[in-house]
Amino acid sequence: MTAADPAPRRGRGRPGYDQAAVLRTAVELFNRKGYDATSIGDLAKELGVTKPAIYHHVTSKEDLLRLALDDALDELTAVVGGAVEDAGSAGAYERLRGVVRRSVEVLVAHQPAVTLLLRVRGNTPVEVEALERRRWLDDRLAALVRAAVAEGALRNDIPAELVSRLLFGMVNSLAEWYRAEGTYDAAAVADALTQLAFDGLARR
Amino acid sequence: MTAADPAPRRGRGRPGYDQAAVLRTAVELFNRKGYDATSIGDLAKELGVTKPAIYHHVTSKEDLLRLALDDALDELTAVVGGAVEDAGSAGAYERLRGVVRRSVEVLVAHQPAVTLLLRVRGNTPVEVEALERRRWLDDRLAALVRAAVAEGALRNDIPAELVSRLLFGMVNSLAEWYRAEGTYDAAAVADALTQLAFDGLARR
DNA sequence: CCTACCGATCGGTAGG
DNA sequence: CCTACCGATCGGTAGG
Repeated sequence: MTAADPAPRRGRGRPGYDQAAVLRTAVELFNRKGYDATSIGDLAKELGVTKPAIYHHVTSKEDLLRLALDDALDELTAVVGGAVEDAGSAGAYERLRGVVRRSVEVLVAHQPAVTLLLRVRGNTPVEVEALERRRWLDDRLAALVRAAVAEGALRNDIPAELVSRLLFGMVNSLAEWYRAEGTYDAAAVADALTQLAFDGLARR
Repeated sequence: MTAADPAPRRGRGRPGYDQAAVLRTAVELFNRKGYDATSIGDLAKELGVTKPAIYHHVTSKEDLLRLALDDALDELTAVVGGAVEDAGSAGAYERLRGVVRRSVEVLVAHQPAVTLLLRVRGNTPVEVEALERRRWLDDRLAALVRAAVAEGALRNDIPAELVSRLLFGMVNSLAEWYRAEGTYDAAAVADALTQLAFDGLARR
């Protein structure tokens, strides 16, 4: 895997990357080697610049992490928050199906950032804040599952919290193998996962 | 979280840990902070000994990782290999259900080691070898899903490889939240997950 | 954006 | 001589 090409040269000066390009390459490296195992020197080499040049675009290594985590969290918050706000417009079951489908689409469209988010350990304040936002999302999803059970649309022989964890565990597992350049597009994966989760694996 | 107590003192000398106790504490730290972010000094502090004392029990930090990964891989290989060898004794569908259930049980019983395994990035030869063994397991599981589809027991409207990834993605997601001291025991989680996966989430 | 560095900490090992 | 360590420091490398 090589770095993205630099932005077009604007007449003179060095090749030149913008912050978005540095961030993209950084997230790719963080996911491939792990955040801690990726040095700023690794990132500089991948981009073909020197180590100090990185600090022209970002103030710290953790800044790169924060930018990526905020990207993933903002997208996921929009999906989950939207389903909560529409509480009156549809049943909980339909809203849950919608959240699952749109979560898959977000995960596919922002796979590198979401993958990074799912690996956060809470070692720094930036990571702790990301974990708190994730926790908020998990709580809203669990509430939506409970509502769908309460309206009689979901099986009630398994605790709703367990259902929620397993369901979104399956969604999140996409981060470990889904690649945009692969066999399946977002819609195909979203369809398959939704059908599998709600209707089950066994032939009927 | 504090370290396990040392082994009982045998009359004289220092507190004394054996390799298994050091390994247990190391894996717990690796999972809490990440492998790279955990120093031998952190491990020593957690155990209440000095850093050089760690090297009385293991030859290197990577040795600790290898011991833990081998533990998880040996257990999972036994489960998956067993289902392959019993190919004549039961249908693929029943063998698949058995593998799912026993995988959950292994994951619950060896949660720290399996969690570590699922986070391996391939940064070192030890990690690459672990990824190769994981790949072998994934291939066997995918073959078992294909066999179950072929015998007509599983739905055939979703590609078998996708079914396999989503199914074991759900199993593996347990590593992220299941804790032995929590609400659910292994059998309850194995039951819930197996029913959810095969029969689906929707009420019928 | 580069060359030239810093304070600190890393995994691992010395003699006792 | 053993097991189980300690205090100090090694050569290198991290982020900045």
